[in-house]
Amino acid sequence: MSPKTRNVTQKEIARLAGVSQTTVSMVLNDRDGSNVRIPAATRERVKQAIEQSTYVADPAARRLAGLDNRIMGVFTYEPALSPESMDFYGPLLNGIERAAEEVGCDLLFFTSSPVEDGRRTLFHRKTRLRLADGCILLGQNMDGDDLKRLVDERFPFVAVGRRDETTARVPYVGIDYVSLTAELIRRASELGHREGIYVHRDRNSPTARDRRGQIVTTNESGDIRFTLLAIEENDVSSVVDTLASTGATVVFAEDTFLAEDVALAFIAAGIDVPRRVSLASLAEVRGHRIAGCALTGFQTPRQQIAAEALNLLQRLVITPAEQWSDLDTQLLLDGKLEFGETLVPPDSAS
Amino acid sequence: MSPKTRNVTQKEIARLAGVSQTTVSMVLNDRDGSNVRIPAATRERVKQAIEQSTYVADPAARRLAGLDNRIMGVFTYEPALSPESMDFYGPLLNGIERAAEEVGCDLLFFTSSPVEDGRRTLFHRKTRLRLADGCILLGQNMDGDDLKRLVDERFPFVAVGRRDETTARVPYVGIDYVSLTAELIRRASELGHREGIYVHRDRNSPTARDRRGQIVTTNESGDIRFTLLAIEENDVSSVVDTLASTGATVVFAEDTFLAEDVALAFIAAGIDVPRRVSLASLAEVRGHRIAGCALTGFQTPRQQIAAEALNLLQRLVITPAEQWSDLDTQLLLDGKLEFGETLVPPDSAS
DNA sequence: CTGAAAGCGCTTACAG
DNA sequence: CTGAAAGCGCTTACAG
Repeated sequence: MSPKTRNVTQKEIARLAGVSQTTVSMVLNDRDGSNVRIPAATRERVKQAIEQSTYVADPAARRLAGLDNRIMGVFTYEPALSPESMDFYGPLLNGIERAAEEVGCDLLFFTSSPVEDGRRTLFHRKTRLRLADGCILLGQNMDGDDLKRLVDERFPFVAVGRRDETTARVPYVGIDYVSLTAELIRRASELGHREGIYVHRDRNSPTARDRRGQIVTTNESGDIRFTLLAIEENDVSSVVDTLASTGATVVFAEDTFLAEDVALAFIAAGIDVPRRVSLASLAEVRGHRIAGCALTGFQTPRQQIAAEALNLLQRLVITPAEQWSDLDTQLLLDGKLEFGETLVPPDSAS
Repeated sequence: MSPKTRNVTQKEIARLAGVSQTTVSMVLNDRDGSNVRIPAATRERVKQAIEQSTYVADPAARRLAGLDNRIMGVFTYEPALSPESMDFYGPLLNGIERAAEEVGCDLLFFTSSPVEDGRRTLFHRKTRLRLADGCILLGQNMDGDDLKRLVDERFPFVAVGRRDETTARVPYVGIDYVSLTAELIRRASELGHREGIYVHRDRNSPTARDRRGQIVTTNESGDIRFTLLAIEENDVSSVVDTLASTGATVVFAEDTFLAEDVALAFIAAGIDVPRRVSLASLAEVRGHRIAGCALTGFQTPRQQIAAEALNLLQRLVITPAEQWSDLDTQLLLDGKLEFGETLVPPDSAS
C-alpha cells in the first residue's frame, strides 16, 4: 500500500557511528541524567553521523514508545476552510495557528470524519482523534453526547465557546457576556434610558442565558425596566407594537442579525433609529451599520479565545488526568463594548 | 509527559471475544483472503466486543506496522491561516479540504516548523513531515533545495503552482498560462491591435517565463508586435514614454498589481484607459476595476488546483515510488479568460 | 480457520 | 559510560 520509502533509522546511524542504537537515542534526546553520561567524544561522533545523513525520527514510533506527539487535533462539525465559514472560523483558526506556533505543535484537521445529516461525526469506527494529543472543538453548536464522551474518556480537549450541553464539566474558553451586557445596560442607563425592550430568540444556550439573566437582574434592581420579547423564526414585527405600548426608548437584540431585522422593522414603520429609539446588539458587531450608523454592540476577541483554547489544551495534555481538577478549565475572556452610534440619549429627536 | 490515558487495545478486545489478537486485527481490516477465512460467527463476536468498547485503532501503531495513515501534510512557508494570507491561501485551503473529505484523509498543518528569517523551515532536526503519508506544498515561492531533497528522498509531495526551481522533477499542479496568454493575444489581435507593450518584472519563475515566452513567440509570428518593458521595483513610469514612442494601442501587464500601477500612470498622464489604450493583466483579476471598468485578465480555478494537487498526492502515496515515473505528475489546468472591459478595439476614442 | 512470532522504529528501565 | 532487552499497538507472513 504505502510506498514507505525506507528511511534512515537510528540503527543505521548507530552503525555509522560505531555505537549502539540506544546511545543514538540518548544523544538525540539529550538524555544525560544521573544514570547516563555520554562522553562528549561519542556524543559528537553520533551527531556527526546524524548530520551527514538525512535522519529524522519517525514520529509514529516515538508516539508508540510513549512520547507525546505535539499534535493537536482541530475538529469542526462543518468544513472549516470553506469561503462561507471563513467569516466565523477565520479568526479562530488564526488564533489557533498562532498559538500552535508558539507552543510548537502541529495541527491535525479531522477532514476524514464521515458526514451524517450534513455534519461531521466526531466518534466513529475509525476516529483519528487519538492520533492527536488533544483536540480543539469548534462550532456554533456541538453534540452534547460527544462532549460527554470526551469527558468520560478523559481525552484532553477544549471547546471554543461556553458549553454546558451536558452535565459533564466541559473545558472551554468563551466570552464573558454577563459583564458585557451589564456594562451596556449601565451605559444606556447613564444616557437616561428607563424603559427598554430585549428582543431574543428564547434559546437555551449558555450565552443566551447569560444575557437574558443580566437583563432580568436589571429588571429586579430597576435601573431600566426591560420588556422581554421572545420572537420566533425571524419575525420581529411585534417589536413595533411593543415599542408603542411600552414607550421604550431603547432596544437590545440578542444578536446582530436580530438587531438588523429590528432596525428594518422600525424603519419600515417610519420609526427613526436611533433618534426615536436606540438599538444595540448583545453580540459581535464588527463594523455593522444600521441606516448609516455604526451599530452599538460588542467586540469579541475571537483570535484570543482560540489561542487561549489551545494553550489550555496544552496544559491539559501535559497534566495527568487525575490532576485536571486542579486546573482552571473554564475560562471566560473579557470582550469590549463597541459603542457605535445607535445608542444615544432618549428623545434625541426633539 | 503525555498522560496517554490507557486505551483499549486489540489485546483486550481479543480477551473479551475469546480469540487471539491476530484475529481481531483480521476482522478489523476485513482481511478475508485466500489464507484467512474467518467464520461469520467469530467475526460477529469480535465486532460485538468492539462495539461495546470504545476501541479505536492507534494510528501510530498502524503507521509503524507499515500501513498508510491517511494523513496528508500541508506545508506553507508562512502562516496559512492569518487574515492577510487568506486572500491567497483561502481558496487553496478550501480546495484541499474538500478533496481531503472525498479522499478520506486528515490534514496535518506543520505549524511547529521553526521560523528562520521569517519563513518556516521544512527540514529541521525534528521534521514532522514523515508523520504524514505525503505533503502538499503551498506558497508563492518555495525553496529549491527543499524541493530537491523531497524528490531525492522520494517523499510523496505535490507543489501547488508550477515549479522548476530545481532540476529535479517536481510534481505540481498549476495553471496553463501559455494557452491563456495565447488566447488573450488572439483576442487583442482580432480586435485590431497591432502594436503592444508587455510590462513585466523580469523574473525567472516558470509562470513568468511561460507568459513572456508566448509574447516573444507572437513577435516572431507577427500578429502583434510587442515591446517588452522590464520594470524594476514598481516604477512603471517608463510605460508612458514607451507608449508614445511605439504607438502601441494595448498594454499587457504580467500581474494584476502591475496592471493597476500602469493604469494609474496612464491616468496621471491624461491617457484614457481603455479608450486610448487597452489594458489587460496576465493573471487572476477577480473583479478588479480600473477607472470603473472591469479589468481584463484571467480567471484561475484555485480551489480546483488545490483539489487536484491533493488527488495527485493521493495517487503518489498509493503508488510505489518505483512506478512514479508512469504517473503524470505535472499537471497544468486550464484557466479562463475574464474578458472584462479594458480590452477594446484600438482608436475607440475617435 | 486461527494463533504464536517477528517486526515496524523508537524509548526507557536494567544490567553490565 | 554503554548496550541488550522489553515494550508501545499494530500487521502480516508463517505454522499449525
